[in-house]
Amino acid sequence: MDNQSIAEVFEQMAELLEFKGENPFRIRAYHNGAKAILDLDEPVAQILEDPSRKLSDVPGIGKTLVDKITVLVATGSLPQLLELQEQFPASVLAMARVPGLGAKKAARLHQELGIDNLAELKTACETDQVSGLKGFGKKSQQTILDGLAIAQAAAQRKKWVNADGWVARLRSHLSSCDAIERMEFAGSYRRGRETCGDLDILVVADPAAAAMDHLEAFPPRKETILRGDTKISIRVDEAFQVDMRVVAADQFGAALQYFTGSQAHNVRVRSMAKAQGLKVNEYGVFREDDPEHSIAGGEEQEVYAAIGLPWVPPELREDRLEFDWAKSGDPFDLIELKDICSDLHMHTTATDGEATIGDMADAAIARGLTAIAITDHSQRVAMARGLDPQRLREQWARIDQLRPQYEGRLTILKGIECDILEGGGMDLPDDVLAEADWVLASVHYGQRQSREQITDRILGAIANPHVTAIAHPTGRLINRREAYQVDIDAVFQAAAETSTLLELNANPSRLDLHEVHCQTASRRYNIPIVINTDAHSIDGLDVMQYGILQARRAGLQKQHVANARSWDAMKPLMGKYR
DNA sequence: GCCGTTTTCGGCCCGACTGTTTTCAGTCG
Repeated sequence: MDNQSIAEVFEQMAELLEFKGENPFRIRAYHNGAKAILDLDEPVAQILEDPSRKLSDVPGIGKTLVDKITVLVATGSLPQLLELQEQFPASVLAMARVPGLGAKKAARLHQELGIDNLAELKTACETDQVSGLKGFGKKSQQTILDGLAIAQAAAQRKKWVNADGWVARLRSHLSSCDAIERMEFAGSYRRGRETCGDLDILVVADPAAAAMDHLEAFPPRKETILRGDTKISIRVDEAFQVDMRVVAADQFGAALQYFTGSQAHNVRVRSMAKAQGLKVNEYGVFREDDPEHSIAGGEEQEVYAAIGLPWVPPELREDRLEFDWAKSGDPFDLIELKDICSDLHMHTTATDGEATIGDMADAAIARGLTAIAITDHSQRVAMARGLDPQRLREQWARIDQLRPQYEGRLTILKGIECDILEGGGMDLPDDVLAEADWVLASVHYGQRQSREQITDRILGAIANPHVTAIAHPTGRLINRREAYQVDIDAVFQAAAETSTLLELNANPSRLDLHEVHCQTASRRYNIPIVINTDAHSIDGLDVMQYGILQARRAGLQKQHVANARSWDAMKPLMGKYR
């Protein structure tokens, strides 16, 4: 059982225990345990097997969870979980995810009215059975009915790039509000998470009501979910929630810190504050003995400084590595878009791209790049008219012709995105690959094969001396397709041994490697990461920014990113050039 | 269930808003 599966078991335990009305701290312990395992940079089984190490040394994992993990690794299932699932089937749990309902209320509906699923819940509301229950009223009943209607749509978070589109529209709309003096988008959007469940807007405004009125006048608004003196939530689109909080100017930093999260990061920040006799909330930092006067709060930096921390980049605020990093005294200095020198994955009209080599080269120069690799598909990708050896060599001859025009301005590499075939092996013969400057290997077909098969295929590609990097190593498409089954640690191990680079594909639907894998590959295995756009058009080159955001979340600095160097400086990183 | 420069018990981050309550529990972030 891999880390992700174990983490999922603990998340399910937490959800079920909450349903049962268990001690909230015990529930949190399961959440924390799940997170701790997910953030580990190696399989838990590996730690269990090593007699010189203790799994209970991992913060958040105590004796009980170690026992449960041991059972999970040995048997693949957990008796306690099965027991709870029998008591509360998944259809019952789904009720707790209806907006307005939580575990407690959902459990009562199940226990007192015998409601087992969403369909029965709907009927119960429509036949007025719910409003008679103690603690429920007509309004609660209507809230549930409304919640049921949007529960489906709300199940999916928006990709960051789509959330960014809403941010642009909201920014533009709110900028015409005279009452708003300062504005920032916080939450998972600011942290650059690959998906966003909602948007959090923080404003300084006078009067506060004017800012809220203005938000309510946002044309795509579907409804106002709630509105108080300082806080308003509206719904746009099918089920996308936008929250706004109005704070005073001298509270803005504290509020921004608070609403940027993550929750886990904030829990740590406040615990640290508490240990120092301080209290941190969204209004400022306060001494325990003087809760009236804030000692910090106007800017985020002050809040962190008050508890002895440097300002933490939002992308790192996940309670993953930022606190140890801060303690070490090393500056964060995360990778930035301007550090990128080259883009080594793009397609042209030769296969499924929309622009020619020359177009792409000119566009790359306009974006400040000094090298690109032309990496069209290989022959197996027939749908995209993938290149056979002859057409590939013709393309390379064309690159030879073009190179003099770009001398001193842009290095155009002869590349290929070569498929890793279903039966193993590369889609082009070695003598062809040997002529390339840059060979990406990737899996497009047979993604539903077994973990062993796919892992073997990728390890085979890594063992090929001509392969310089593995493109989109896990094949996932956010919100659309799960990653294929692969022993990612074996891939990292092999890549490290052969000096094969790994790609962080910047396409906002891929972002593959995802951040935790990317962090592991970089920090634990010292594998240089190459961030590429996989552009199929000139505009496609602009997705680099999303890859940078993801790389920052993985804690990558300039020196961890291969293409934050010139092409010549990159060569020593690769086995092919040694 | 975890954890310890307040150590093996007794804590565990903090507040806004809503609905159904007469002082607060539940939900949400």
